[in-house]
Amino acid sequence: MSKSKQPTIIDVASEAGVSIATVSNVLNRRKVPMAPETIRKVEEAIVRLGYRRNVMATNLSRRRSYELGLIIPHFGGYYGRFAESLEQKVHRFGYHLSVFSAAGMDPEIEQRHLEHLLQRRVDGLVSHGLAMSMKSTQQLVGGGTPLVIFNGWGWPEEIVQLAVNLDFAKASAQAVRSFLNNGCRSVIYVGKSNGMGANDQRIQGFLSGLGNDSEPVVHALLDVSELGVARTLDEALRLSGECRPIGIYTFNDALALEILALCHERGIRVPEDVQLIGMDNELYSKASFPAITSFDMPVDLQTSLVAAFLMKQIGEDLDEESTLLLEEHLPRAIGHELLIDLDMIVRKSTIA
Amino acid sequence: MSKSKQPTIIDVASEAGVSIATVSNVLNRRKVPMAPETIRKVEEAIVRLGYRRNVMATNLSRRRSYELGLIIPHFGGYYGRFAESLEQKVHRFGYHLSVFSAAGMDPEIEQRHLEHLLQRRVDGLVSHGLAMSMKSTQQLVGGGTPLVIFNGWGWPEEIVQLAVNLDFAKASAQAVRSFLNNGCRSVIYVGKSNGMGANDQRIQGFLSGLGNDSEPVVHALLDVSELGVARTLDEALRLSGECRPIGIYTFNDALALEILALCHERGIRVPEDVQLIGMDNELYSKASFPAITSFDMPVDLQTSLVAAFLMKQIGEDLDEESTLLLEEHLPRAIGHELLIDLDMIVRKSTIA
DNA sequence: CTGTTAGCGCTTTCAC
DNA sequence: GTGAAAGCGCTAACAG
Repeated sequence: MSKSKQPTIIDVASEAGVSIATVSNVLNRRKVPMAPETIRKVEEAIVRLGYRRNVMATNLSRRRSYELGLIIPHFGGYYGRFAESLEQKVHRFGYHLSVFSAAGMDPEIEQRHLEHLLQRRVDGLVSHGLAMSMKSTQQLVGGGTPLVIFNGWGWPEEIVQLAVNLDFAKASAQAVRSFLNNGCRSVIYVGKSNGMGANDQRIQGFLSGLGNDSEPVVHALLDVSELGVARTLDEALRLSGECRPIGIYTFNDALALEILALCHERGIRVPEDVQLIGMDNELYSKASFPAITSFDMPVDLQTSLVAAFLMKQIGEDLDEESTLLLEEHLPRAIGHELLIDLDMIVRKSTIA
Repeated sequence: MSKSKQPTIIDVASEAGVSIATVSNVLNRRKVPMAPETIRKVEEAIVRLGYRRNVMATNLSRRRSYELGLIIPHFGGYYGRFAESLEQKVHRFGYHLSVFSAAGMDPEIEQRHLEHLLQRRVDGLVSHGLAMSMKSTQQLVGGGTPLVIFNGWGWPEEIVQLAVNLDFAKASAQAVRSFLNNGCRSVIYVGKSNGMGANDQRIQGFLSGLGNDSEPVVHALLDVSELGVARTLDEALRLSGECRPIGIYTFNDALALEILALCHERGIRVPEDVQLIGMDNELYSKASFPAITSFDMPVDLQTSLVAAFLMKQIGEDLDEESTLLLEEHLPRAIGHELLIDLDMIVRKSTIA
């Protein structure tokens, strides 16, 4: 590679007839006073040579990277939106965000990415509730790189500085109650056992929504990762017997949509026979037929909180907006876990 | 930050009682022969200290980063799948892939990411057909960083080493012919003017599919970015008059789905009154009702080609599989543009 | 087999 | 205002 041809600060210096220190000065526009003439000369030399600063050298010298890392299970749907939103947020603070996908919840890949980011000496890390063992704690704790997670429960404070979580439990309880109010005589949760903490939260909420007084209604927890979607629906139907309508609450909209497709195939009417509630409020849940009731994810609030908190940890000055945001939410945290409410978007899959 | 506490190779050396060169040697497992005892001592020191190599220093010294950069318009759907697939592919060659989203086709953000990646001295770059001006060419050409794009047309070879494109034109022609075969008396293309080259390709194919002999069939090109989806459908209906069924071919599945939803709302029957063909073969096009006919994107083939080509450019040894792949496809390239076929997946939105 | 040393490209005192 | 020089953490000859 003609890589070696990349001009350096030395080339610029000699081209401009100044010292490299001076070049560095104009590059970093420090408070150092400089002759406008000098500045001009340097700037001209820079364009003439097509000089481009070498970030590795810069960071090495500064002992700071102005880089943040994000690890998500995949790029689609909610996670993709999260990444995009966070990228913009941290950009306002002058940071870059490198995004890596952990290929579904693969702990190994997760770890590989984390390690790499750490080796790159990013200034901060954010990740979904990790699938890997908490033992990897050591690595993180070792280098004081701040780590904040989103939608992860039960992580010790020594590892994770903050967890910005969505209140799936509350939402799930609301979903169940909504089914009951709509006259459902059977309610089923269709979860994904590989959904980690997010699945547990839903289950917990689902159960609490049924009430302590063990309502006289058919109910069950199914696991689609185990049964597959077709057999899951079979099972839901079987368990419900004659009890109609059946309320099916799914781990996410993608799942709800698949079940909806199956219902169409088998002539099961939605919402007359089966009512459906999903999670994520994906574009297609609005555009499906019938449209699917779902919960909207406040991605923007979540990323704002993550960004603000991380910036503060890193020692960046916060603008007023971020400061207020933190002041409003942080006190409500349980330990270091923040809980954010979800809004239910009622659509045709639950109302006649 | 306790950042400064991060142990360095020097700490490891003294902890192990050897020189830093030795540490570096065991770290990089070079062909250099070493006493097993020495290796053990060093490795122990490494874990004891929780040493983590500083990639910036390493890269600076090696003048090589083993990093690749990918820029996509957003993380969702096809692009997200592309990113995930490419990440895995290059990983096999020992490379990391940093993914950045250009926030929809924003040329400014695109440029910012590109510049950043270049400053980070990545070994190679891949991007969707860029939205930014070709003038930015200078920057890229300057540092001999190889750039390959996917789904970008008309980029000069001086800028782009290779373009791995999907044959949207051919697919579009096929879509049209399929409509005609199914008895459509009106065929409409609903495109997105901000779809760049990909949209142009579709238009071109759409027109050629109609045949040179200007078939006696109603046809039109509509632009949803301009009209919005509701008015686009109105327009399609108006233009078609009594000619049924109408074949509507959309830029992508997301758009097809929205139109489908509108049809349901207005009692327009699919496929009796309107037939629909999308593009991307998203999960939801299979699970929608009726399921939407679409074109499947051979993401895996595309990323394999991109990865193989890039590795070759960088001077990495290719495994046999990659070599064969390149030998099979490269000769078919038109200039430096490769064209890959799409498969039409026929579903209920086009057949009764 | 192991250690010395000269960089990699840039930042940052601290004199001049 | 500007420049000389000492690192930042690591690699890669080259001696020994």
